[in-house]
Amino acid sequence: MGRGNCHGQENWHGKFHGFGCRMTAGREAVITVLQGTKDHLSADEIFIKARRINPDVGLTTVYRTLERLSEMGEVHSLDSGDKRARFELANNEKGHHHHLVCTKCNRMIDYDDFIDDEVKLLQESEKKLSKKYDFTINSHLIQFYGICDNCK
Amino acid sequence: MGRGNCHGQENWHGKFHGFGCRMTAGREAVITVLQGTKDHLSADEIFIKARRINPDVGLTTVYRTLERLSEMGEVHSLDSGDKRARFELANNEKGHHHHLVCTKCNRMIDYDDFIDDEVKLLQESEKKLSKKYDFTINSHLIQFYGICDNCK
DNA sequence: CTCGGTGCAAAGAGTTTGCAATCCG
DNA sequence: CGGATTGCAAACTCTTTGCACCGAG
Repeated sequence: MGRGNCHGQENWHGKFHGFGCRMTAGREAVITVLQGTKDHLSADEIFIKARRINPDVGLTTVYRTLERLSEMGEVHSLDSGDKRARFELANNEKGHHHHLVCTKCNRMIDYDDFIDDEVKLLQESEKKLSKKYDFTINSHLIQFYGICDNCK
Repeated sequence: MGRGNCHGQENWHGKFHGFGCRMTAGREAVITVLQGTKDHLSADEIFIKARRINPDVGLTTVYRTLERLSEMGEVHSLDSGDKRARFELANNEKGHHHHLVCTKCNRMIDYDDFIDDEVKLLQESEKKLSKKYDFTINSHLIQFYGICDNCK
């Protein structure tokens, strides 16, 4: 009995409803795509894949869905260095992780080694910074930039 | 005009030369702007300010200069969440710092509190990650996302 | 039935590129 | 002098918007 399968645990219908939004076929397709990949897809790539699930989905809907999900904190938008945004589910089966970003080919590599220490330290910083700057922190990002093995 | 006197220490002429590039009036204006601000400026904002120093500078030159400087590792390009890139000198008088990014107004706040511990930890991660992923790390980024005091 | 959601086409905005003229070294 | 650099305008690409129709609840 695998855990974390989409339709079981994740009540997307309810999540959307909580934000005064409705669940639709287009949104479901986008979410299914995000759940089914371990890559960091662009809006366009999500669109292509979503269309294979539901040919009626339009690119506009993909953009609008991703924006909603970002506002809801369910999706993170990432900057890989090429000029288009890339997206990943905030709570995916990959678990919490950070990124290595190649400045040559813009590839993003996930890593979750050693991040326990990183996260622990960040939580302390978070607490202090929140207070000092009167800033409500919702999430964090750690990325290392350099040249990946392929590009050397 | 005394060229090359970009604040004594920094030998930009030499830096460019090391990359097979030349020092020009346009590039000097861009660098002077970057050195003279503590904000995270967009290409367009840099262009406006650079034009006040040298009215002959074009937006294209600003973009091309920023790209060269990025390649040279002298400038970092930042993603503030609005769709344009923002830039800061890699080695500026602000010293090493990280960012708080407001997801509502896209303001970026620098902080350098507590970062000694952060940097120390990152250097360890860096070493291990470099080896494990055969990835040459040149720089890192830490950002906290949330809501700033103005936006609450 | 009521709004929120959708697709399409067109607009918008930031960034890049082609090219002839210009400037650095 | 020779190749790097520049400004301008046009081209490009990603993203957003206006609008009439559709559909979830």
